[in-house]
Amino acid sequence: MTVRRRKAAQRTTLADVAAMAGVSAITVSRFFNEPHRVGPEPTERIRAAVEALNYVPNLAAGGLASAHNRVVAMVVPNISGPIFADTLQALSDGLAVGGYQLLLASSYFSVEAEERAVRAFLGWNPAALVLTSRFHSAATERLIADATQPVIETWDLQPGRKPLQIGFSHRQVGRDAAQYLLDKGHRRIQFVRNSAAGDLSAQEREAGYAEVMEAHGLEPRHFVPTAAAPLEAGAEAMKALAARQRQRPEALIFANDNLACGALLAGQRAGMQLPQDMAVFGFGDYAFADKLLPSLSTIRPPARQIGELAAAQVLQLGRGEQPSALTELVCELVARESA
Amino acid sequence: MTVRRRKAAQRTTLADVAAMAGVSAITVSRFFNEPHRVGPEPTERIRAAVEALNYVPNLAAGGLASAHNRVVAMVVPNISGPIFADTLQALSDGLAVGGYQLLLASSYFSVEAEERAVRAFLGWNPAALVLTSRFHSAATERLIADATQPVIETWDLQPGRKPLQIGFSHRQVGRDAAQYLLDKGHRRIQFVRNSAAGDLSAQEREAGYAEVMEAHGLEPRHFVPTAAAPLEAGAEAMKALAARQRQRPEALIFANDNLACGALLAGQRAGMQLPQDMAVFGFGDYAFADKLLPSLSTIRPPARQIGELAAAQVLQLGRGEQPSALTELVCELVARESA
DNA sequence: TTGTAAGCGTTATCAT
DNA sequence: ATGATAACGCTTACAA
Repeated sequence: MTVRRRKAAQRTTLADVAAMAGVSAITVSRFFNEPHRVGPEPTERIRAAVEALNYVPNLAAGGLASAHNRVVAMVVPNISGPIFADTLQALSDGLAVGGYQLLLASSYFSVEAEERAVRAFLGWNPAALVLTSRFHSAATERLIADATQPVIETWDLQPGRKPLQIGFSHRQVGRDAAQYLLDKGHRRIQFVRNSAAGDLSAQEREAGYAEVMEAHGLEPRHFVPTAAAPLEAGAEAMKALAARQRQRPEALIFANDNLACGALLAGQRAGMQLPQDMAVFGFGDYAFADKLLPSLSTIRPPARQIGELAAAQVLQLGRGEQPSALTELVCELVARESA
Repeated sequence: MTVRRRKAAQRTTLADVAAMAGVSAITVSRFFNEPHRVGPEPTERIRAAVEALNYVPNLAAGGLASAHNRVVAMVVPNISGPIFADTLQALSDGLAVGGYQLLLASSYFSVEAEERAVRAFLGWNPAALVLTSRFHSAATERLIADATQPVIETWDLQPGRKPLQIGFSHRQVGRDAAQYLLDKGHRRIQFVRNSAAGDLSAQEREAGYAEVMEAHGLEPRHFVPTAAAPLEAGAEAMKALAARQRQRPEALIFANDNLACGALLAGQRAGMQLPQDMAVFGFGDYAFADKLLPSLSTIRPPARQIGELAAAQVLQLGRGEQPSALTELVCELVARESA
């Protein structure tokens, strides 16, 4: 009888270890997954064989057999931005504790890119799928609804849907920023948008700002930078708005701290007196925010906390527990020198 | 005959699609992997079935069967730092083109953490394993040597070893920085270390600096900050060294731009005249470097390029081509106002 | 162009 | 405590 083999047996497998240790494959499997169910002598022989063969278990095979993969997939708008990086780092670290790996993709604020990533990720049958924001394509919604894997939406809240929610209200952030500046006596307050068009959470913050402005009988206005790089975009907004003859704003709320920092640095370089010439308010509390001159007033989102809680929920799910459906976190307004 | 099933059939499989389309499973498999080998009518029926069932192929199963997983695993010191984030972003984007996903872990400059990550990653049988730097534990070296997967080392160079290399010489970076400051007429030049102790590449840069200093008959000196956060650490170094009565340095080379930016901002806030009171030189060319006052002189590593080239090499390997073993890239010295 | 059978490396199930 | 066997969902090898 000819045994058909697909390829030269190269990778060392459970069977190789078992043969060397003089036990069956399943015993080696138990050695890894339920060590207490293996007696002391076989344990020692298996340990030696694993060591000698430098055996690495094939996790894809294990996951296929057990329908339980120790991977978590996350889609973020971008990897290199400071905000999501903190969430990612915290998530990755939290997952590492439970032996989970992180599969990552970036959407660049595009729901189509997100959809492609979600589709590919579901193919890996991850222990959980973590998304950023609650804005998805219709097809993504369908994938999520049909998915057998738990889905965690972060950085936003939308109660009553299937995914677990860990986030906060962006609209409230916008309201808080506007109210803070109004309380400081400003009236001509303008919102500077992110040049990344698909940032729908930033639009929510703008909506919150607009809501408060209108409640005070003031007209909400926004500026849209053309520069793609956030520091440049912030500088562009600062220069354009400070130079305005009519309707010159007294205070600016930026879609995020990168923009606000760009504005601050551009203002400083142009010799502006800040915040007298222009009050500047951000969102994110990036690392530089409290170091700049003037230091940046901003709202700090619970970026790390989101990652930590998401990791904790994945571990809970792994233990068969059911995490709470809605985790509402709060942002902190940090009043500094710039506004 | 009783068919034993392990779990309630939940996930829709290739077989479900095949049944609905009235073809065999292998034909559906070909529909995805070799569409040209499937006739037009079956193709249409399969397309409809996939759509109706919202079918998502199980990539773990496919990878197990074909021994070819479309995942690339990368270990970086940290995800949230600006440098590696650029490499990661570029790698992730480049891989997405070829339909590859990115598995990620961070080592925090610890070779033990790196080893754990490498071990777990090899279990996923990735198309390639991408590492940062050439410093590994002995066990990691052994895992790499035995691995059937291609390994790509980035951000450094060490010819003659098994892994493909995409990087540059950190020692040369240190030499260039020192030579630049010497050419500017400085003599008391000091190196400020990263507070992350395991950053061996930074130590290489320091060695290059020391080499040039000694060649000029000058004594290399270093400062070790205690603060963990890089901006704070840089500020700490600036304050401590500027206040020194004896041996006060004229110029500082920082292990990276975060430290240098922290120093610049602290100096500015303290009312120092920069670069007259202290010349500052960095490494990394982070986004803020050219925006600060004074703008930061630094050396720009090819961070994005490394990610792009790594992705390109993975795609090459996927096509059965053999990428060049050594890709030496160059850093660019960016002379600005701070030194 | 399409199908059958076997195999990828592991774990669940049942038996001893 | 240990093992035999089937199953996980897919693709390779070969056949028609």
